[in-house]
Amino acid sequence: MAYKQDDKKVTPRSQDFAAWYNDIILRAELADYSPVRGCIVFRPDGFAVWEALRDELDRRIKETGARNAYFPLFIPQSFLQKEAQHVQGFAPEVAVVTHGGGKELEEPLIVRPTSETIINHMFAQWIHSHRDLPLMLNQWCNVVRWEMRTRLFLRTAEFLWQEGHTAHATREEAERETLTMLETYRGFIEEFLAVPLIYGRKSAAERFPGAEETYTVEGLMGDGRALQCGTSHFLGQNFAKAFEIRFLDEQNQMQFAWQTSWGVSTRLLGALVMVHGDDQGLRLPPAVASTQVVIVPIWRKPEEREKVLHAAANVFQALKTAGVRVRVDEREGVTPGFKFNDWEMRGVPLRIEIGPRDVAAGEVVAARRDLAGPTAKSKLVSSTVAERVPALLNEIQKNLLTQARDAMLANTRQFDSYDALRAQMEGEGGGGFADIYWCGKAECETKIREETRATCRAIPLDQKVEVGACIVCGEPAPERALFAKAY
RNA sequence: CGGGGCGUGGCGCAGCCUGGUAGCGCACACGCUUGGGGUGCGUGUGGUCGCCGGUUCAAAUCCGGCCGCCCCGACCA
Repeated sequence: MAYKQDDKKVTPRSQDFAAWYNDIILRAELADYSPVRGCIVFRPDGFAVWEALRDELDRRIKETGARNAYFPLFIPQSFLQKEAQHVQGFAPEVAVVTHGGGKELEEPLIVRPTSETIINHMFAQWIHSHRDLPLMLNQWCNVVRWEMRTRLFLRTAEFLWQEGHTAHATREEAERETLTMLETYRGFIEEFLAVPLIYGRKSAAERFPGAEETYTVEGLMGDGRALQCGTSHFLGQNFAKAFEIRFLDEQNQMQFAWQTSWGVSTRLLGALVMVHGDDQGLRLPPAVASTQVVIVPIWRKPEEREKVLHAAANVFQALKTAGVRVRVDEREGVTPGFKFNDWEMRGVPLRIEIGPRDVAAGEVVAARRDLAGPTAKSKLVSSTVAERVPALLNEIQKNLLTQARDAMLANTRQFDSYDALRAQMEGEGGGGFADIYWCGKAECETKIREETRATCRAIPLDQKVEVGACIVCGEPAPERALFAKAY
């Protein structure tokens, strides 16, 4: 209590990033802790963001040709054993159901940590011919991973996600699908969430258990740490062999299918908070904001109240007709100043203030959440609001991405000396993306991780072909890689 | 599992050392006031002090045991 002088404000971001992050989520009422350790409760404002994001991504996924389906929460424990790498990767964090109906089960069930096994079990029964391919399914569901350490949105014991699973006749087609989905995620996250990303291949150490290749999109958070925002895996024939997904090709030859899987989760909400939030609270990109515009009426005397509310209602109607998600804050008993702060905390992109002076002048005041200081406010002629506001919302969406991209680029550095890399990672705000030559050997990667706590986030695609010296061992390195401390 | 810390109205805490039957801020309810950046005042609701046992005339306070949570580390697509 001693140092929290003013509990109207959240912990400043610069003072304690982790505390700031929790404060924002709780105060903006996105989510709350649950009685079960590590689990999260999504409150309506947080769930609305998830719904908006889900609806848009669902649309984009379907455009690629995948269809939605739903597979069971429970999976026979033996299924997990079938793929060696997979079981090794997930066994420690799986929740197991041993009893049902008051009796001990013959075979324990696991609660899905991901659905590769049960989906592939079904794929084996549905795929017989090359004419059954490609088979491209997606499901929106919850999964459970018994994490030792949890954080709101970023790592919770139960989380929501989508997982896509596809089977193809050829290696090339499956590889193409893996990259198509990576690009789908990249476009979606940048355009819709206004979160800029780097993307590329994962190192062997960071690869999905059972995958031949894992691709990732990674964002850089406000504290300089990286966050994996989505992954797309080329599974090769590993699961096809384990689950016997076989088909007859055009030459009547028996072949194993080539597969992919890909997913994004409610972790994206954490990215949204950490990339855009400030000391005033959340800043939501208009595309995901369930309320894009809030109108705050201001008055003193009863006769003013009537005029102001009337003007507010007109603006509300005009915006609603223009397709803007808008609401009027008619609460009485709280001051306009309180409402300003309240809606800023909740991240509403644009606030419109209407007071007696504005009504008299035929104007309104528009306050942008993406800007700070005097430039954030401007006057709009009332009659033009319906056309000006959608344009403003577009500008806010773009500007949030620009701000975030500038921050990411400013915090991405090339290093050619190991000491310089280590110095960068050690500092107080130590972090950001380190763009370095890495020979690809696990021992060099391990040395970096153990000494700097930075891990390989991605090996960018489409690199210029050039050879440098590995930052650790000095041996020839065919590629650059991006390392960072990660969540 | 190792190291550290904490359990007192919904939240944040004081009280514990030096036992005497619980208090402050916020939030909440009502009223008046205020209203262009978190208005002010008043009244009020709400707590078997984590649990069990012991000492004592008397335990939030002292003693013993247990449980839970948080932070750091190990771990983690």
